[in-house]
Amino acid sequence: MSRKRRGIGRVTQATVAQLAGVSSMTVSRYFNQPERVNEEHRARIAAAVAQTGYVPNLAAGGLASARGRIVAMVVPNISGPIFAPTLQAFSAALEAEGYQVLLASSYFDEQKEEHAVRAFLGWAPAALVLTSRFHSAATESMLAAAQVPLVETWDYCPERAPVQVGFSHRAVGEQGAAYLHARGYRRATFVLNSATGDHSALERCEGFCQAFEALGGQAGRYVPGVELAPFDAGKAALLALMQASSPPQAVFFANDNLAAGGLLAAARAGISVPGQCAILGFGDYPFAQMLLPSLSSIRPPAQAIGEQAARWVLEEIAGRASGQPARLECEVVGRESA
Amino acid sequence: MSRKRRGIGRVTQATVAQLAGVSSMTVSRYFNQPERVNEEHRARIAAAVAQTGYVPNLAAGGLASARGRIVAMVVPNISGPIFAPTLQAFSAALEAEGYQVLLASSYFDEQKEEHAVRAFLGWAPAALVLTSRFHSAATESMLAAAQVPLVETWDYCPERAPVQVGFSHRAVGEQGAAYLHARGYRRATFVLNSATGDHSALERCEGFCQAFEALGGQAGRYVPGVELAPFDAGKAALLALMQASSPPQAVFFANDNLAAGGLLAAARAGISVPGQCAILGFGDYPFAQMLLPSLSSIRPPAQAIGEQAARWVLEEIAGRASGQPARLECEVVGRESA
DNA sequence: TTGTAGGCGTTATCAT
DNA sequence: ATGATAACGCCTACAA
Repeated sequence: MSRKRRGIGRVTQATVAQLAGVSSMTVSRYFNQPERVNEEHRARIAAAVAQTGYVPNLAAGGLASARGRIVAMVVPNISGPIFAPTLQAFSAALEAEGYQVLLASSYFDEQKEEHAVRAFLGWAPAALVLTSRFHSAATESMLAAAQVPLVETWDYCPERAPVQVGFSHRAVGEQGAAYLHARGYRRATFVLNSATGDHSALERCEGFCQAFEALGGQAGRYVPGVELAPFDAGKAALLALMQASSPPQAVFFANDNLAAGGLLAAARAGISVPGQCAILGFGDYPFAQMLLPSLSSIRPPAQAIGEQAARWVLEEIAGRASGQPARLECEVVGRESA
Repeated sequence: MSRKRRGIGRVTQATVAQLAGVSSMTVSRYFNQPERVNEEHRARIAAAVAQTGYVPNLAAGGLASARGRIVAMVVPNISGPIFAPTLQAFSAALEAEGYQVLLASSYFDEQKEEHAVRAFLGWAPAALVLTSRFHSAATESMLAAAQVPLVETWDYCPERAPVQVGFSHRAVGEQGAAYLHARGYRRATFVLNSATGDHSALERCEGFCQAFEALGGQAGRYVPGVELAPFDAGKAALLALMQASSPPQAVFFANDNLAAGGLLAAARAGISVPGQCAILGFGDYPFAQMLLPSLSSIRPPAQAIGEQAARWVLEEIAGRASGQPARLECEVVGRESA
C-alpha cells in the first residue's frame, strides 16, 4: 500500500456532494437529519452514495461534533460464559442507538484493566463501563481526570461515587449459606477461585462463612493453588476436602468451572453427589444443566445488568442523568447436585 | 467571533504544549518518536502530561495521519466458547502493537454481519477480519468498494480472493468419517446445527456423508427444528434417531452444544454411550472434558487462526504483504463417548 | 532538534 | 431548505 499523499482517492462527503450537485453540508444532513433535506436532493444523494459506496467517516464526525459515538467496556473475560449475557444485552442496546462498543478483557488483573482504560480513553468514549469496584490507583486517577461518565457493574456498593449496576457478592454468599443450611447441611466449605484478583469471590466467601456460622453451621474455606486451571483446581479441591478426617457435607465453589471439576472428581472417585457431598456453584453457566448430576448454582442477573447499564449510559449521554445505582438480585437454581 | 466554542475545557496537545513551553508538534513527537525530542523537553512534557492527565485523542490522530489504529472483526458469537481462543490470540497480538480491536457478533446471520461491516467501515479500519466465506451481496460490494485489507477466517478456500486463514470444513467431515469408521461404526448420522445460516456445518455434513459412504458405511443426516436451543435440539435429535427402526451406531453432531444434549438425553433414557450409540462433537468446547462420559470431539485450531490472522494483518499494514492463505488442521480428540 | 502552515473528513454556526 | 466558513485535535511536509 503506497499511500504517499494523504486521503488520496478516498471517497468523502465532498465526492458525494459534487456528484449530487449539492454542498457537503447537505450530504451531512442527509445522514443525520434526513427529514430536513429536500426530497429531490435526497434521491440524488442516495444515488451518489450507492454509486460511490460512500461510508461516512465516524472518527471525523466524532471529532467535529465532540460527541464520539463510542462506548467502552472492560470485563474480566470477554469469552467467558458469565459475562456473555451482559455483553450481548449491552451491545445490542447501544448498537441500536448507533454506538460502537469497544471491548477488552482484564482477566482479573488490575494492570491489564489499567492498560485497557488508558487505551480506551484515547478514543474519547461517550461512557466507560467497568466490572467490579476494584481498580488500580492509576486507573482511579485517570478516570478522575477524564470527564467520562462511568458505570461499575457486577457489584453493588452505593457508597461509591461511580454508579453501580449489580448485586452484592456478600449477599450471594449469604444466599448460598441459607440454601445449604435449609437443605440440612451443617458442615460446608467454600472453595475460592484459583485466579487471584477475583476480589468478588472473596466477598462471596466471607458472606457465606459468616452467614453459615450465624445459622449454627460450621464453615470452612479452601484456597486452590494458583497454578491450576479452574476445572483442575476444582477437582483437586474436592478430593483434598473429602480426604480430611471430617469432610464437609457440602461444598460451595466460587464459580461453575470449579464446581464442574469437583463434580467430576467426585463421580470418578465414587463419591455420591449430593449424598456424600453436595455441590453448589456460582454463575449458572450454560453447561450446569448438561452435567450429571446437574449442577445447582446461583444465577447472577447477567442480562439485566447489561440492560440497566445500557439504559444508564444512554440517559447519561442524553443529558437526563437519573444516575441512580441499581441493585439487582441473584437467584439460587436448585438442581440435582445440592 | 462566536465564543461558544465546541471543545472548551478539554485537555489537548496544545494545553500540554503551552504548559511545557514547547510547540504542539513537539508534544506530538514526544508520543510518536520520543527519541527525537530533547531530553529536557521530554521531562517537561512528561510533567505537563502527568499534571493534566492528558491522553492523546486517537480519533484525531488517525484522521490526521490517514492511518487509523483500528482493526475490526466479526465472529458468529463473541461470547461462545469456540471463537474465544481466536479472539484472545488476535486481540493480544494487535493490542500489543497499539491497535484497537472492534468486535461484533453476527449470530450466523448475514444481515447482522452486513450491519456490523457497515458500522465498522465508518471507522476506516486498518483491516477487517470476517468469519467464513459466506456473506450477503451487499456486504461483498461494500467490501469491494472500501479498499480495506480483508481476511476470512475459519474457512479455507484458496480460490477466493480474500486471504483465508482456517481449515476445510469438508475435511473435518471426512476426519469424522474416518475416525468413526475406524472405530467400527458402520451406520452413522450427522446432526446439523439448529441455527440456520451455519453454512460451515452443512459442509462438514456433506464431507462426512460422502466420505463415510465411500468407506462403505451408511450415512444419514438429521435436521433439528430451528426453534430449539442447541442443547435441546441435541436431546431431541438423539431420542428421535434412537427410536427409528434401524438406529445409528454413531451420531456426529455439528457442534458440542448439540452433542452435550445428545449425551445427556442418552444417559437419561438409559442408552449406553458409546455402547449403544457413540457420540462425536465438533469444537472441543471446554466442557467436553467435564461430561460423563467425556465427549469425543474435533478440535479446531482456534488459537492458531487468531495468531495467523493477526500476523497477516500486521504484515499487510506494514506494507510487506506476504498474503498467502494459511491452511490449518483440526484434530480428533478421542475421549469416552466415541 | 524544533516550529509553522495546512489539511484530514466531518459538523456547528450563522447567514441566506 | 441550503450553503459558506470555521473549528474539532492531531499529524505530514517543509522550513529554520
